[in-house]
Amino acid sequence: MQQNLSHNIEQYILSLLDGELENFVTLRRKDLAEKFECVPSQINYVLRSRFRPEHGYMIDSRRGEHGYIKIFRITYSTPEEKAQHSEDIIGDSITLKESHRILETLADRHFITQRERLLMEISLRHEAMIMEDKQQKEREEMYAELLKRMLRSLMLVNAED
Amino acid sequence: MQQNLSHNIEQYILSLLDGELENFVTLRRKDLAEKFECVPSQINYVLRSRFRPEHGYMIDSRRGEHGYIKIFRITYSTPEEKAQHSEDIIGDSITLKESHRILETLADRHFITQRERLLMEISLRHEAMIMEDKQQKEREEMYAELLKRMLRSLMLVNAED
DNA sequence: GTGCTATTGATTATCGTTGACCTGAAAAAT
DNA sequence: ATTTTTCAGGTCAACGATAATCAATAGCAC
Repeated sequence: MQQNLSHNIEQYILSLLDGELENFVTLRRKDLAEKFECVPSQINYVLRSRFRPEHGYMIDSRRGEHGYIKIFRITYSTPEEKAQHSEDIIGDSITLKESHRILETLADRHFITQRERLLMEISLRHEAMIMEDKQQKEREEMYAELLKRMLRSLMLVNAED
Repeated sequence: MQQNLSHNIEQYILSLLDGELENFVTLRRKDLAEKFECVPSQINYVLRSRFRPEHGYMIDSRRGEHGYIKIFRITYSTPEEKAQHSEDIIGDSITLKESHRILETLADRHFITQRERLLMEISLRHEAMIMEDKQQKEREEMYAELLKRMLRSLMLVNAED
């Protein structure tokens, strides 16, 4: 099933991650570009479009001689319903109070830690602060978007196929 | 795992520190340079790039006869000190790139988990998105504020929660 | 055709390494 | 006691090897 180049590179990186005992893989941009016979910046495109924090991955890299790119898979495999459930509850718009209740529930059920709950509460409050001049409707849409991004990244199952 | 020279020197210094009962190690630049068959200024590069306060280390040195380089591992006697150290490093303004580096270091030192790092990256990026019409200076002040708030709360909260 | 996604290459930024030159402290010479 | 010498470590700029960014273009689904 030959798709496009970016997709193939994505699949290759995922297969490397699956083959590792660790939850990260280290590679060299130049080598990967050679393997797929493409320009090196193609690799950056794949990382940017498919391995961002919002997707549950973190990237570290170094330039220069012995440079590297290290890709961490953070997300654990969690039953998809859990993630979907959160998405449904949050919807397109949410108040700070509702966010608070959702996070409290998730922490109580140990889907997230208290520290993770704290981080999400703080970032929501901070966002509230910098958007205080905006309309309430717009703010609540932003809260929903931020909360979903964070919860998705922690709970979403990685799509393997 | 043979990496580059700087990495090897870093690992060697870390192993010396681990072998010490004290939180510091004393060495001579010239000897270390001879051991690794490199120019002495290479040692300065390693110290500058890997043993600064933002990495959790401090340096004291003396020139002339009986010269030495003393490397301290920074320790914290209270959670408040730890939080303060993060705030000092972040300052009043910070770029997304610098934030990324700080979070990378904190994760490497196991002060935060990868999941916590992921959440902080996402909220910083989300804030960047919301504020993309603002001046860079204002944005970077907001990043610093958000990051300090999040790290302060984590440093003061028990890791088991 | 519109709008999103993918590909490419030119340009820019960063890392590690080296060496020439600078600075400071203690010993030696006076 | 002062000056000179010697022996450390410090700073900085240049270079080669990577990786990152960005804008232009192409491809593709609707």
